[in-house]
Amino acid sequence: MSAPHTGVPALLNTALPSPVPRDEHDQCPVTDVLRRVGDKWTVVVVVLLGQRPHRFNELHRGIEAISQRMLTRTLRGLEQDGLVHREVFPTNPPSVEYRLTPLGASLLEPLSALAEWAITHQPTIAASRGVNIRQPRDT
Amino acid sequence: MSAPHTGVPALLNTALPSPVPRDEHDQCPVTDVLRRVGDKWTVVVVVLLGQRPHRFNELHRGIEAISQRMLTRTLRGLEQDGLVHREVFPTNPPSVEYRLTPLGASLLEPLSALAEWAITHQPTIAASRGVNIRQPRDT
DNA sequence: CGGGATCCGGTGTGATACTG
DNA sequence: CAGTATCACACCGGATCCCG
Repeated sequence: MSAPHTGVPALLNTALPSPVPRDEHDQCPVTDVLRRVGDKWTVVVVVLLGQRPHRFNELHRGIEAISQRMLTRTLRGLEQDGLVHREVFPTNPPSVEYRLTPLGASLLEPLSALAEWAITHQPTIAASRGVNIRQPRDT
Repeated sequence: MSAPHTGVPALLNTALPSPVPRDEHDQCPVTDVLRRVGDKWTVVVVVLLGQRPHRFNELHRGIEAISQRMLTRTLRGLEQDGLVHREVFPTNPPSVEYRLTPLGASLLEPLSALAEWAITHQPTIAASRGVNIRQPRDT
């Protein structure tokens, strides 16, 4: 059923408070999740933790490009939302293990749907960006 | 159900350059899409356009909370990526119609998967936030 | 080892005013 | 109607230093 705007999931319409929330802040859960997932490192961390539990520096080494600060912040955010579980082991050198909660693991499914879309259409998008350059905005 | 993530992460693992890109900028298509979709208004606009084509002020009225600037920027971004088609009608008062391209419409499907997840688990997340508010120091 | 604190720049977002 | 221009500001993300 690949119709333009026929197969549009009614769910999304349901999610949208028809006359979109006028309030300053939006409480739309969809937007909320999207903005969390839309940050720079959350998805990477979630996927890595989806493979298996990791320790802090293990994640840090696995994602060389991330700073300790951002790794910490990302993990804190995920922990706060109940997507990641943090367990501290009182070993000699302190060690902390992070793992996905069932909730966190369940996020991988819808995430993979979007990932598949992204991977599939990325070339098209990239090409479109090259063509549709409107006004070479100077600065 | 005991969270059987059947064959889910496989795709995401494929998407992830195993030892995550060390380069300053990431060209991971997944992250790229996520960051676009993660902005504040893109999803709302896409969903509205998924219902039917809209004109500029029609969208503006439909999303009272958005500023003209942000609406324009959002539409430009979507247009640039080939997700939205912009058509200008040389009527007496100028009118412009925006509609999803087939590519844009196809995004609604994976998006709805994530939306469903968000809506389903939003209460859990909210509750988790209320509990895990802050753990400055776990005793 | 696993962070926290601080500074700092880029950008996303918003309010307002102006224009074809 | 459909934008553009400008200013301002919060917040994200990075670098660095420091601590238990």
